[in-house]
Amino acid sequence: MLARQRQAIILEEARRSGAVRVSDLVQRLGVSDMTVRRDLDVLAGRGLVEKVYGGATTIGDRSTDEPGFEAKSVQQQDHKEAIAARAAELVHPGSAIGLSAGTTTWTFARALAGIADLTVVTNSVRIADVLHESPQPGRTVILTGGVRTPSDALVGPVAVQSIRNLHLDMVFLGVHGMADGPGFTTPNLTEGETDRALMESARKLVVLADHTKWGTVGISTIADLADASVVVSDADLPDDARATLSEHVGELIIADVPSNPEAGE
Amino acid sequence: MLARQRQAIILEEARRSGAVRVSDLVQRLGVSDMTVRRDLDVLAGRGLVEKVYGGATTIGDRSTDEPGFEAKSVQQQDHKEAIAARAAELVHPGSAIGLSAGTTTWTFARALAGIADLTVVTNSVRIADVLHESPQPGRTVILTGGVRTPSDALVGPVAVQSIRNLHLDMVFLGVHGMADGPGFTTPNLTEGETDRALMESARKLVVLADHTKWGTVGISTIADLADASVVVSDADLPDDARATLSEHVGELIIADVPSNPEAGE
DNA sequence: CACAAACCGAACCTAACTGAACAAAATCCT
DNA sequence: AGGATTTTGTTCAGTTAGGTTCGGTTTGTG
Repeated sequence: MLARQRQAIILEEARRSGAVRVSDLVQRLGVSDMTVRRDLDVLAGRGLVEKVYGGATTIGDRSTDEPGFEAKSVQQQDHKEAIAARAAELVHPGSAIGLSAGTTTWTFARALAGIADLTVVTNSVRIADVLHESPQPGRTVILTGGVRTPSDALVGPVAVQSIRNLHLDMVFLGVHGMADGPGFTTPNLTEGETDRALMESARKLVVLADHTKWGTVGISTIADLADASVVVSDADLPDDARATLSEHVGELIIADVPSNPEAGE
Repeated sequence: MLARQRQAIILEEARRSGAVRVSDLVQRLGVSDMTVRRDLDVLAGRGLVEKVYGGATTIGDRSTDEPGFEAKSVQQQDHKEAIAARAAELVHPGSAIGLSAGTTTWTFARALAGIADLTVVTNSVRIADVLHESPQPGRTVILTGGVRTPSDALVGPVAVQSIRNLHLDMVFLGVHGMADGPGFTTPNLTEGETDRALMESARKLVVLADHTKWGTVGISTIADLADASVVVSDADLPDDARATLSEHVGELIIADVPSNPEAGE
């Protein structure tokens, strides 16, 4: 087996379940632990996974990095999946929705598998790929045009223009930061512009943001807190954030991680 | 056994299982390891496989299987490469060009590697990927929006609209058929519509079509023969086709397959 | 708190892989 | 036929992947 193939398997496994263990991979691949670690080093060097004690996880956002909690990223993925599942309940069959680029919306896209007659507009090639993976009857996937950023978002005039001519029922936005005052923000100016266009073309704005996003501020404001009809977050969202959000946004939904609800802190 | 045959076998094997290793091929083909490596060099130079330590893998780790997107044979590939190289000479640095979806234009995109300050518009995600692979200073790649067809073309109103607002110096069209009367055609209606929009937004139309396309007629006409400023084809194009084309199109360019195809840049 | 188990990286070593250069064989061309 | 060209095989020195050992760290458990 070529090193490349092994790394591809590891990456696939990591993407599928959010995390991999060195010991499991040693079993599964029939190589030594050091080889597995070296493979993880390669993948980590390319920014595809993040090494943690005992294995590696898919890359999450490290904007608010609290030291001392190793398994945080694993939970993060749990949270994202919980948020995605909860948000998917808001989607009605037959509606037209928009998805911004990002890891949270990417997870959300996978949660849409069971919903029929959906028209989905997205500016992320990867999200379009996910939606194509499990074809549904009556599903249409529209990719906006534009120039592709390193973070896999299509942006620029072409993207904005193609979005402006569409009218959606709901748009699901993954954001990099949310805070009282700046509102929902992203660190990338052009991506912010595209997200703004996406938001403006929808009647209803749903923001997907796990608790780590609270307090973070990116340079570009996408929308005010008051613009969001719904914000879906997870149970680790602190009380002050809940209070502020409840006050400003239409509805605040807290998604519980199903399996072990108490495991948090 | 001819080198060509060997390479075809290697390519087939690689496509079948995703990867090949040098040591296996030495066994299977009964040649030395160096010969296998040289074959892999050739295939890698054409972008058909990627050399890795111990062997080679098929290109592209994310979307390996795309229906309708397979290079027919190694020979056909020679012609396509000759056409692509010849057509690339028509491209001036600093210009804005368009590329339709298809295997011929995909090969053409690879031939653009050395040209600086290019703005490229395409409705094929795979072509956009190719252009991103070898980043050039001053290069911009714009993806049109739209719905993705099985043959990897973005089509539909969104695609057409985003194209209409752009103005290009030249557009390079890969077609499925060309014939006197029907002109340049494609078997897919919506793809034809998109190609038509692409053509209309450019001042100059260049059609890339190997000799097998002559006499084939698809349901949807993209353009008349007279609309083409240039047609680039290969040396196997029959005489009657050459006569007819020369009569109608602005210029007919015949790309010769170099006698030593491997050495080529 | 102490201990055991798992985990980690560094260092080392072997086997496999690699490209370059050269030699031999096959093929082509006049 | 005979020289030129291309293709393939062989040798060789340098590189890389992968296994093992070892000392140190982290984590979990009594």
